[in-house]
Amino acid sequence: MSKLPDDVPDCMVFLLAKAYQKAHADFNNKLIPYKLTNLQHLVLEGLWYRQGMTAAELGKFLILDKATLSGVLERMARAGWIVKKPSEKDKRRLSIFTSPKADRLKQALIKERKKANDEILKPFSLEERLLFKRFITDVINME
Amino acid sequence: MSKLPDDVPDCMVFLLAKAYQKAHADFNNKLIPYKLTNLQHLVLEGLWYRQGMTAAELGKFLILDKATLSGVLERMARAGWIVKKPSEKDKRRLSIFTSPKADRLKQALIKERKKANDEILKPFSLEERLLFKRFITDVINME
DNA sequence: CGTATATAGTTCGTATACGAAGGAGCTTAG
DNA sequence: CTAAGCTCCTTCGTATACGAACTATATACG
Repeated sequence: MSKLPDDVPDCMVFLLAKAYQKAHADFNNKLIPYKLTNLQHLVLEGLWYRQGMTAAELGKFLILDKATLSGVLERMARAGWIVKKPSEKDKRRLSIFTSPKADRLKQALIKERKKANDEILKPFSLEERLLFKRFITDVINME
Repeated sequence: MSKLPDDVPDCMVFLLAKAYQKAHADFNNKLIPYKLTNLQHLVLEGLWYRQGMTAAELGKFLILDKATLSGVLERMARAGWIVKKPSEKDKRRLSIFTSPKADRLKQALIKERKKANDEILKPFSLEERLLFKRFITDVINME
């Protein structure tokens, strides 16, 4: 991604957008060999954290609209990363599970995420990292 | 947007995505009365900074793919926010200008952006704001 | 029991995002 | 001058994003 001009725009909406764009693009590049996207990787991590979540639960967990998730899950099921199992008790619900194919790659995929995370935080000291993380979570949790 | 769990995910890619999502959604809401989107507002601010940029220049300035910009500019021209003027010297180029309609709303639109920016930075001290901004620009400019 | 309401997931419409390919127009080397 | 190569913009394909409407199902209440 191209660099910011020296006269850095004084707009947090813009800066947050570009920082996300950069992190997102770099991580997506790391995932190309796996034929996974950033978001699809995130879904797998969510499911490894708690298998069998419904689409609604997963959406709440990952802070994603159900409409967005619907398409993502459809593509991931088609590509064999996840399995959707309709619930017995409530026929509206779909419990989502990772597939064996996904589980075989679990360690490698988690390592890629950690590597991406380390690269983003590389320039900062331990103290700065904590501060940075606090700033960002404050923005997310605001209001 | 829903809040993060107490067990905050230790992944900067995720945190940056959610912070962007939050800021983006809040600013988009402020722009609904104008029938403008976040990105369209950004284009206007870019043009007020330097009128007559070509689509390629604008894309470099705003760090946006030309393919993305092509559609945005088309919609903005159709809605009467901007005017595209083919260059005399080089018929490939399109110089982009804000319309009178956009210029009439300039002060109000800039005020909305500043208000959104202030709200994001509200919880932070002056010192923290400078730190936060430095952290984010470091991420954007990395490598 | 039966209807009003609420929830789960899908689909549609619109707007980003961006890589890749394409068409038109410039530029430059021979 | 002309073919090769480059640039500008558009178009296409795919993947997010999300509000709104829709279907199917479940629950609550009179």
